[in-house]
Amino acid sequence: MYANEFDATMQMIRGKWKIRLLYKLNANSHSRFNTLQHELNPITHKILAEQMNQLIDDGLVERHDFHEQPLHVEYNLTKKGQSLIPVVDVICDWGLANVDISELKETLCD
Amino acid sequence: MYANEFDATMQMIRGKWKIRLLYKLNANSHSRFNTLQHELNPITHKILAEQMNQLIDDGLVERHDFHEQPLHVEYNLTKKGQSLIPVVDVICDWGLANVDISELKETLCD
DNA sequence: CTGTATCCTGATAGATACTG
DNA sequence: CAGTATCTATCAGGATACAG
Repeated sequence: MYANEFDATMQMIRGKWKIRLLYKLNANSHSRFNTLQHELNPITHKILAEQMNQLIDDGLVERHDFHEQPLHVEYNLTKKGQSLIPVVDVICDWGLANVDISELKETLCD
Repeated sequence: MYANEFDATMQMIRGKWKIRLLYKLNANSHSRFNTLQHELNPITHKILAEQMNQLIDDGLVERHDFHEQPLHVEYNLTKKGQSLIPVVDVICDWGLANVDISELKETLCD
């Protein structure tokens, strides 16, 4: 149960690494766990799994297990997850327009 | 120093009551402290002051002290604060379109 | 009426170790 | 390669009291 529609959306994107995760998954489909962990350095193994599970629970990401040895699992955005990207873009655009770049460690949207 | 432009924007709107505050201030200019506290029931006195100060520090809200007795202070959105409203609307719209209404205690946008 | 200070609690994230 | 479990650190939110 969420307080309202804004809160519901915020819950899904709030995590410290979730937006970078969503952008990575949007840019590269069929992403794998280890690849993502290296790309999102210095994210912790446990935190990546945790935030990924939340994205899956929220229906933004789907997990595909190939049942191979060695283990092979891929992650992709769902339609719902894809529909969230433009929303995130709007937030980023406002940030770029209203925050001093020197206050940012890095930029997400180029 | 923010991690990136998304994080910078999120920091400004993340607070539990900030969006309701922004919407109230957008709907009613010249809002006063006690009025807002009653409208945002059951927000705590301290929390309202805290979140309001953050909005002021971030340049989204301006404080106008009339230097009267009894005390008279009014709050308004700045231009920057007004420019954030459409961004918040986008987030709410996505929420309304993608979250089951029965999962929401209330809706912000009617 | 409009604030600030203290103390407490729950959620989030990180370090680290363990599992199939 | 892809996870889970435990423990700890930090911080946002809230209850309450005090102040100009």
